Amino acid sequence: MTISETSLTRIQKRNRATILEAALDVFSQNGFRGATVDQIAKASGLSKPNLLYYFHSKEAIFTALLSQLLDSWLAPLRDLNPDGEPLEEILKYAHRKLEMSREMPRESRLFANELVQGAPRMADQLSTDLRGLVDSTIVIFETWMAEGKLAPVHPRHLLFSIWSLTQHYADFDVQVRTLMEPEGPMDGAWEFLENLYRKMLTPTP
Amino acid sequence: MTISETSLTRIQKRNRATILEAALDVFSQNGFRGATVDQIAKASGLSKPNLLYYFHSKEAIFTALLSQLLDSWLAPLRDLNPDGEPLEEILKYAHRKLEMSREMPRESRLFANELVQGAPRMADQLSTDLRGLVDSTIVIFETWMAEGKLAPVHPRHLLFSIWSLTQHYADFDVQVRTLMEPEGPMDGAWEFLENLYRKMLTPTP
DNA sequence: TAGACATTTGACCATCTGGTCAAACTCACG
DNA sequence: CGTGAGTTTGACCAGATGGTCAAATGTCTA
Repeated sequence: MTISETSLTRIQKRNRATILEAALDVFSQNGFRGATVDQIAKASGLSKPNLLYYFHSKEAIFTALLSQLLDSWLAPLRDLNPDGEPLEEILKYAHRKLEMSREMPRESRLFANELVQGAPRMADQLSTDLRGLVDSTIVIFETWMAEGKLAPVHPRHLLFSIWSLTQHYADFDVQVRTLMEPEGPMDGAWEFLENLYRKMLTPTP
Repeated sequence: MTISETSLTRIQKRNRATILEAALDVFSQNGFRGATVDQIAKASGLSKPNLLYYFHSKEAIFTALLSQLLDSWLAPLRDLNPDGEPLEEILKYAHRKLEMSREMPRESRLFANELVQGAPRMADQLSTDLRGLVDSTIVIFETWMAEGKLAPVHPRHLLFSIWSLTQHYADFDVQVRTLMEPEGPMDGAWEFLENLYRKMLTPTP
């Protein structure tokens, strides 16, 4: 039976949440194809058939997870305040993204895994939800630059730079960790980024 | 039979090269676990048993590929000239890395795939080869900064920034492409990066 | 508390996948 | 041109994996 989104029982809510939590662990570590239903079942403490009672397929778990996380993953970008102080707004955004790499590395790796492989299960969300959000962000950036409150740079590459410079610490954690030792992987990262964006974006009068 | 590295026959050379070329295609697109020996066999035009005559296992293909590519992948970093003009040397390195994202996206994605999943088959190369090379690069950076020829920034994060800002275009190509349209994915990327590094690294007297 | 409905599970299945093997075939060379 | 080494392949295997199903167990409410 298909479980409708509305009116879930107590048990359904609990188990679906448990499953998605376990699935985040497993998928983010192994990618879609690398993850097995058995792994997720074991990690969630349910039997495999029981797991498949809540989600009809491995793919259904994955897409449910993606769409549940994409929102919160993009939230910081939505929170950008067009009326705030431009440079501070961008620094705040970058800072929050860096914190997310520290505190939500599984989410970051989940998306990274999917994107590196061509996002076969995300393509439409990219070109609709994400594209729309990015387009409105670009407008804000361009306005700030036109008003002379931000040094003019290519706004889309600016956004990419924030993503790559912050998510790098979650996605390539092993590498960063190996190369930063004996320092912690993110020691000095924020200072580096703040300096970078201040120097690049402070308008020159 | 184990095929010794030295004294390969004509056919062995040809077929091993063909296999590795096909394997690069397949592994970079699907990751280690996502790739199948059959896919590689088909892509290389050989039968599966024949393929396994040249490499004993899927893992052997993968590690052969990795170690063959790691050298050329890191070459630009080795080419950094300690006696060159610091800022120009760094710009040259970043430029070359950006070009590599354009021209060798498969290699970039191959490493990205492996790293995102914790580099289970690369861990030692990271902590030996890469770590060593990075350490000597850091010394160069620190010297330049100590001499006042480069603005002082955390040298390891500087290196990470070059990697992430350039490889991003290869690794997350789908996303970049989707969000850059109708512009080409890398239009303006170099101008953006050059400006970024000039502003961040030009010493302030 | 009985019945209806939701949840859970052991057993099972088809397919995929990495890998093996003996036999067949090709090739270089004396 | 014969021979031995190198190369190729069809057939096959064992284990992993996604998914199914009927039956058993739990939970809720009339």
